[in-house]
Amino acid sequence: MQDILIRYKRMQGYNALWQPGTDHASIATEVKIIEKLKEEGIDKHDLGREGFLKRAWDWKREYGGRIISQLKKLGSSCDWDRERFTMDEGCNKAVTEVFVKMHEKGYIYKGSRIINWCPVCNTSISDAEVEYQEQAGHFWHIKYPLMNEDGTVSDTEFLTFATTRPETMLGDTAVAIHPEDERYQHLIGRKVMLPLMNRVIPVVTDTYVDREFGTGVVKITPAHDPNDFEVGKRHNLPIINVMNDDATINGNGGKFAGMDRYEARKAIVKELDGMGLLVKIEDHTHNVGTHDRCKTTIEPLVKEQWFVKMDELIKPAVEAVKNGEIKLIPARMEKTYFNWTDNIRDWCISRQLWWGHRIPAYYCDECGEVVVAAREPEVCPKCGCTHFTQDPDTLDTWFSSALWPFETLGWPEQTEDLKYFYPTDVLVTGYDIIFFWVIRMIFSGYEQTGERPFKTVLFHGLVRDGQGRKMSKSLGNGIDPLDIIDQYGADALRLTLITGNAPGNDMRFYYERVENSRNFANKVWNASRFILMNMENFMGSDESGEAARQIIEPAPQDLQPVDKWILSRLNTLVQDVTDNMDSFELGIAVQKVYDFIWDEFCDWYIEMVKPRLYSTDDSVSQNAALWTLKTVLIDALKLLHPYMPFITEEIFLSLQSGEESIMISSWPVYRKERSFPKEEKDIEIIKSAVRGIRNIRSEMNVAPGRKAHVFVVSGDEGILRTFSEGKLFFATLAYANGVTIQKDKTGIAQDAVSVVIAGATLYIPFADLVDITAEIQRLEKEEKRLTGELARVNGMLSNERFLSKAPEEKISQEKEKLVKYTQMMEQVKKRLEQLRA
RNA sequence: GGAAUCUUAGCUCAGCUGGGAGAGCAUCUGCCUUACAAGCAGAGGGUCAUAGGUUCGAGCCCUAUAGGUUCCACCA
Repeated sequence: MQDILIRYKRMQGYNALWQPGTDHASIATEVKIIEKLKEEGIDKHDLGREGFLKRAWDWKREYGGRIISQLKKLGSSCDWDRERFTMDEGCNKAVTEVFVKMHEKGYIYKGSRIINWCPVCNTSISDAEVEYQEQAGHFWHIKYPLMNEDGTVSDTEFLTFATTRPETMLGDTAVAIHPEDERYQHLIGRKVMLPLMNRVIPVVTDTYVDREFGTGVVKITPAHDPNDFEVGKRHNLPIINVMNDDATINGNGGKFAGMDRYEARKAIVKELDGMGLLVKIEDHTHNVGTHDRCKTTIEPLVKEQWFVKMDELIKPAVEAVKNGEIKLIPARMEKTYFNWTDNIRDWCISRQLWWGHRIPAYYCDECGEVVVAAREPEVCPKCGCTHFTQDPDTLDTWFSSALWPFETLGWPEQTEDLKYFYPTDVLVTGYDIIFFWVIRMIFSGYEQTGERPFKTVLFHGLVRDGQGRKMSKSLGNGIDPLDIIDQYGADALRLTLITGNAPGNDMRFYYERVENSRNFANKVWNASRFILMNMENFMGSDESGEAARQIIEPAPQDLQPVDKWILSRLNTLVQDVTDNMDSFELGIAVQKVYDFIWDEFCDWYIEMVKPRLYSTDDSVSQNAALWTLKTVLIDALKLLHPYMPFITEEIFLSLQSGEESIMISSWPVYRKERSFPKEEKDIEIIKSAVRGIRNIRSEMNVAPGRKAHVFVVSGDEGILRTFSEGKLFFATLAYANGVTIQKDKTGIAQDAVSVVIAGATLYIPFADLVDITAEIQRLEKEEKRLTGELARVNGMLSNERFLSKAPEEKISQEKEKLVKYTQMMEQVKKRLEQLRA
């Protein structure tokens, strides 16, 4: 057990370190590093790739070091494991191995695709990093002249279309229409002349064209638009790239070469206008893709990239969720999941960055042959030359992250950790990375290990600020958990984050809620202090420090009804909380524990037990009370431990010495012999009596210091017995200086205040305070309430369809209520008659 | 354009497979009662977005509408 605990703690450490350790090839990180270098006046190219990585690692290690020192403060034994977490060693080995293997199997290929290019950052960026902004722009309506049969350019026939990016016309290789568009049937098979470039390009038909939009004609630029690229592929159109990486026009742009994209736009429009080919200019607002970091307008470009072929790879991942081998919680996340897998596209994994795992592909310097291998090859298999250049690109950060479930356990080595922890039970993560990370871990797990990486994925929401905004660095509304921990404690933070929130829903962060959690921690602490103090008092100690008496499990008959009541309530709680946790209803589970500890245990049971501990000498009774206090507290702590690990461990260790840690103690289980339904019911009666008396005293403004005699009147033997058994604490809780329990009203002053509860009436003689009119009003209010309740219950019970269709249990419940309310109604009426007389 | 989700007390949110509306904070009243004033006791406050439907019974299931949030795709 100890061994597992140590390994578990180490895993926790890995988990926490994984972020700084393998945060590779993320643009955000690289940009951050570049900014840091800039502060020192260094450009990354000055350092070279190696120098750059060295500097980056120094910063990473510093950051990782800070996390480790915090983890150690919190009691973790983890350490920064260079072997496993650096790009150049363990992790890189696994990533390289996977890449080579998948390339051999044909899952990884190199191909051209339109990618989002940021001309300022000089790299491709992923779709996720493109931010669409609504911008005011223009629609330039342009016409291209058609070609005549004889190969001359028509001066009467034109095709008109609209574009928002006229400069891309330099790369046009076709004009497209919808195949069923009646307006253009006669143009099918003809050609048009591309002005400025004097290139003859075909008119193609493609259902991609929306007949309703604009003129129903689209110019096709495969090199600079993702949709056009697809159209181009279908029609085998040439791809003409007219732009350099810095978004200036290249040699394919004729005389516009060298111009910036926006300069070229102006020049082209002007020239077309001069040729009479510009029809009109319209204002047009449209969504423009921008780079979320630098806000530069994205330029879609065709580039050679590495891809992962997804159609086969995704199959086991889809199947696993469909057949329940992997469960997503909440279940609605499955819709999001399948929505993505059903529309899967090949995964572009190359990034033009330095901060990342370099792609293990080598190009022969002589013949250009590509060799994918774990190490640089010595001889080119094609031409025999010995000089190679490694692909300069790095892998998408999620390529290595996808291997996390097994790579962190030492895979591909068959380590002990791997055998023990893989597949793991539950992955807890935010729904925002379901595509990026969760799905990729699943298919990578199946592909590399043949097994699911985990059985259940529990999604939590995002923590937002008090105004519901996402926490972000630019807004400065983020919250440092370590600050909160300093202020309120880690337990309070944990409890806050897990309560008042359903799985997969976002939550707003309020300091008030953390305060409340902190207050609860205090409550637990103080209650435990009370119990420990009384245990020590009871046990006493002689000169040698040995306890004079032990607290032992009482004989069944020595347990008082209140003891049975709280034990029974705890028993129910254990069952409920376990059920809730089994179905991942963590918020509900901990709410029940919270309510039990604060309300039932502290506010009721401890108060009920105090008179026994303080004002009697009955050691049998005291032992029973202390044993119950201790037993209930220990189990309650165990139920609370997952949510508040530190305080529960601390208290657990001072409460008992039999077990070395609450973390490895046994989870409480429901025990039939601890179920006492009769006592539960009885104590509820006393509680309602106490509540009634407190209520009335408060309404009448009776000072707490002013005690009064309380008469309990009931014709029910059982109820009379219940009150006499609980007389001692009932008196204390009801501010009574004496309690008389009797069958009828004998000897009770006519002008006493009365409280009606189910099965009994309580009388408090407050001669000088009683206002008969007010008393009548109060009872009339109660009468009205009971009338309403009775009407509802009677309505249900006289409905034949209810009686025939509702479950038995529900019907008997309602019948019980009918009896109870009828009884109370009789008492209220009787009392009203007396007062009115 | 497609999809998900939300609308419950003044605020932030729970409410698990349909069976008499809850918590925290805030408000009001009274208490320094020997574990706890970061506390105790009590009170007020909700036609559960709107309109239909299914059901003996709807905050919960179905349909439509309005408004909010998020994700995906992005139309020349």
